[in-house]
Amino acid sequence: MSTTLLKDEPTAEATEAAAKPPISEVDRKLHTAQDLFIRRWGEMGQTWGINRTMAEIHAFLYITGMPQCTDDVMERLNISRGNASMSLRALCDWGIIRRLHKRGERREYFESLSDVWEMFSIIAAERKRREMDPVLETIKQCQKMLDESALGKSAARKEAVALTRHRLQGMEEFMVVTNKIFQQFVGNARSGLNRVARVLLKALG
Amino acid sequence: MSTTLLKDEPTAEATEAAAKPPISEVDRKLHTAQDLFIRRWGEMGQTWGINRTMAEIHAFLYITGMPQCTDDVMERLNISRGNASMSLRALCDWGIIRRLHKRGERREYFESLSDVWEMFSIIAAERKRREMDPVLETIKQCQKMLDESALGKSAARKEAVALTRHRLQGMEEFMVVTNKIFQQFVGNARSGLNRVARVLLKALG
DNA sequence: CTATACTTTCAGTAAGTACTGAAAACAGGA
DNA sequence: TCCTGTTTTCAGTACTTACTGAAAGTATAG
Repeated sequence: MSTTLLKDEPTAEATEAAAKPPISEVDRKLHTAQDLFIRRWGEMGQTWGINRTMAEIHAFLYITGMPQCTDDVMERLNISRGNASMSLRALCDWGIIRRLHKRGERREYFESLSDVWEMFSIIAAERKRREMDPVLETIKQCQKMLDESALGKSAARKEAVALTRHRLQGMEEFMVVTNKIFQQFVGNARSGLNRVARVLLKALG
Repeated sequence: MSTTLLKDEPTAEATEAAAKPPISEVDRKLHTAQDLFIRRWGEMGQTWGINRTMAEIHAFLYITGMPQCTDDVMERLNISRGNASMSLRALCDWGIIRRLHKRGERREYFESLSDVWEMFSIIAAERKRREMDPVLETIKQCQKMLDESALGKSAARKEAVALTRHRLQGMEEFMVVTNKIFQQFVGNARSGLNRVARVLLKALG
């Protein structure tokens, strides 16, 4: 295992199901605190459409701040090799963790980005691209369909078309502005509070 | 059916699986455009942890801009009464659609909020409460655990604890600022671009 | 009170998603 | 070349979530 937390006293302090609970007072506390965070993070991820295990792996890498190998992950989170491998790859694809070779070691290590703002930017950019952009495109497509041929004969039909057009417009406006905000996050991401955050904090007290 | 789109010519223009495709040129286009939007919205919802059907129902109510009853929803989206009933209730609970009685009618109608910014505010506020707040609380709890007893004997242990503490702090800072931004959205929600959006647009060009 | 029109609930099931474990593939060393 | 330690893939399965349809519930009208 890569971690510097080595087991000293294999005391029979069997804490529940968690894999190999450690050792000294300090280590135990550290371990417990980390697990607390990891689990919460996993739960949150889930409700945002990110699978629990992936979120937990990321939380583990983030919170320890140390490179960990596949076996570390498997052991700490009690998951299979296959699952670990695929989830780690997915996280790499997202760009919020990265692979890491250690001199003279065969196995690969992984570490999380350290800057939360940067991670957020990456995620926001990707989700915008994958989810907002297609919606915006669809809205434009809808608008085109209703712009050209526009109007029926009866008042009721005109009304119905007008309503839908109006709703499309409202949504479009919202998304365009939202996208601009996202863009700013993305463009100014690095190191600590970025421009958007600073602007907001100043303007809003 | 409540909608003003009555079937005139039941022409054999059977367009795929979609429930009873309508009628005149205009109606057909309107219907198609709406369906396009509805489906995209459903897909997006799904990746944000909102179930597809709920998102589609909401999209339907939003995009038509007209009050619709349970049967309208069932028919348009091809879903069962039970599903429609439960999803409509859930949307009401979120507060982004509302029940509506029509004079002299027994059945209930539903309509979507019309202001996208308001809807967004409601959703953001709720998700903050349900997902961010618990994480923040957990972070504080972790910090407390590591603050008190702090440090082990060996340098390696000190290092490990320090790392985790640092990471917790980074995440906390991020969430506090994010929460402030959310707060602003919530506090200034009504009618079109709110203060946050205006501030951002001005400040960022 | 009964009939009618509509809504809600929920057990059972279908559909979808995540996970395992073993086999295959890969890469460096001998 | 083969051996060894490691990662990746994927068929099968376990688990989770969403949906249906029918029965029970509610409310209004007669």
